[in-house]
Amino acid sequence: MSKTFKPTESELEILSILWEKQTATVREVHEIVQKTKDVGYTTTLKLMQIMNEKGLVTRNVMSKTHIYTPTIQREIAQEQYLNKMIHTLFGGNASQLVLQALGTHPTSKNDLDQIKSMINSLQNK
Amino acid sequence: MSKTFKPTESELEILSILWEKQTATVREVHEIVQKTKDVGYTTTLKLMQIMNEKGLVTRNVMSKTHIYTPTIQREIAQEQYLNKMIHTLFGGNASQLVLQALGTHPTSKNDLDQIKSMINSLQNK
DNA sequence: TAGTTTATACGATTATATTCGTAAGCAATC
DNA sequence: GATTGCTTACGAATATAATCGTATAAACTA
Repeated sequence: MSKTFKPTESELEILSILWEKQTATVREVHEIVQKTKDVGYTTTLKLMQIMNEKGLVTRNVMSKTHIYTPTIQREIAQEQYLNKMIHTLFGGNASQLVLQALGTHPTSKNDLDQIKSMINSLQNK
Repeated sequence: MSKTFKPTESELEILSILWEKQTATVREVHEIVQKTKDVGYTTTLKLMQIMNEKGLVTRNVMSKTHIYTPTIQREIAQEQYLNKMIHTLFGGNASQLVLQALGTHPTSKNDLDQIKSMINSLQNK
């Protein structure tokens, strides 16, 4: 029974950086955060310490500079937010979301083919 | 220049109810909210009053019982959250989100056809 | 019309999240 | 070995969100 994973806005932002980089120091995370938000280094540090307490990340404390790793799979978060979004924003209609996503986000020919073949296999069962 | 629309969790929940019903009283909203959250009536009332101050909703005050209407188009919210989600959760890859949505949410044959034809028209340009 | 129900208004409390200042340690450098 | 820079720890202040209690008025009801 995993209790529902519910990071705050700032925490999610940090998680997304960690998912991207796999692993990172506070400094590395902060450097990226700073590009979009104007906050001090210790703010990012504190957030990551709290995330550690909450179990959202783990950290390797061997060296003076700690190295953080996300504990939650990105896929879990994806599914959870996707469900929620389909429910509250698209009235439960997933295809509406799909159409909107395809319509507003340029997608490569290959990716489109892949989606098409997924649809085909869904239809053949 | 519409300043970015950023409702809180609870506000978004209420908005989703209003989008569904088009228009509703506090009582009606509260009845639905109550199914998933255990909060008092005045809490819902207060939230909706705040939403009114923020301009997230308008209300008709003609009768004693006020009637609320959302001011933001659901579509605007959809796009905004979709963008954000693709960015932070799917690393900018929209097709990944599409695959996931199709994979975990049952979609009617008709809807699938519609998506396929959208893909085709995207590929033919 | 007196009492009951159902509304809104709104202040106050509580909970949660964010932000930062300051202290303290360690390591490189001068 | 003093100074400088970078690190973590952590308390405290601030901001924001959520919740509720109480007052007040309108409308319904016996």
